Amino acid sequence: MEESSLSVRKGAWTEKEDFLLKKCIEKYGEGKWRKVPSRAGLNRCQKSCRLRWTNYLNPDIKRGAFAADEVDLIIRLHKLLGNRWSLIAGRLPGRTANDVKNYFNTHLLKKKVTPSSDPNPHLNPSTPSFRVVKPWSPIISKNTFPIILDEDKKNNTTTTTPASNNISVSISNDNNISYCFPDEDDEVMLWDNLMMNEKEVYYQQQQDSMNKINLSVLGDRPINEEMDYSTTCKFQLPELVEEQNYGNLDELYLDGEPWNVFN
DNA sequence: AAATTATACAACCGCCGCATT
DNA sequence: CAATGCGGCGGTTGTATAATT
Repeated sequence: MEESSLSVRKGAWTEKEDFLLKKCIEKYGEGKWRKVPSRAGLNRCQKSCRLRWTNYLNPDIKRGAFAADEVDLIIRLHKLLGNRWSLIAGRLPGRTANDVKNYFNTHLLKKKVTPSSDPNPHLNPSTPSFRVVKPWSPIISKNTFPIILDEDKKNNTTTTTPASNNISVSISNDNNISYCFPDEDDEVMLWDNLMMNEKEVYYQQQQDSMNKINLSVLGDRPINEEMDYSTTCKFQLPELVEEQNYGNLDELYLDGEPWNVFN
């Protein structure tokens, strides 16, 4: 009835409400949120109950201030992933997406923050360069992950090659290779590994081409122990915005999505 | 000490994708 | 197919508390 929906409580939760919700979930388990308000005897909507549990009452949630390494990880992951809070929180045990988002917005957003370690130990300073951070690169040249390719299948257009890291690789007619991950966790793992092991990922301007840039991976091998970590691979950008001078690149769009660019 | 402003974060809102009917 | 419901997500707001004037 309309009347009951109008009288549903909003705002801060009381201790008694918390107690009722906790008891209900202890008894019936998580899920079936539609039934929770009546089961728990709460005059709250199901969404409010779910949020209260997932963001606050769940005993798995870690309380207290963020540790320095957690903050560092947030900064790094945010550089790679943008505002994908749930993905970032997924790499921080016990922290919720809401916590991470709140922390970032209140502590890190307006301040100029950088990860603690020094990036760029090997970059040739004479080469015009910029950093592009994006969690996804749809097309990679065939030199990118040579070790995981099956030579026999190179001519196929939809070859899927197993890799120790669960990446699916497919080769198109023009010998470009695209890869994808079965789920986002693996995608994050890759960028996480790149980030942790390489400190930073650098995309350097390739002088002889307007729409290709080189990616130099520095440091340890990111994902596949057998691959040559010093491989330089070409990213073919299907769509590059009007900026001609890579050295002053302010914006870069790929598949309609902006990349974060750090000059 | 009171008033004002800033900060932190819990909670809400609207949107989206997916599953089910 | 479309309609509906649910859960998840990110943006934003509301409010209690802390800091400042």
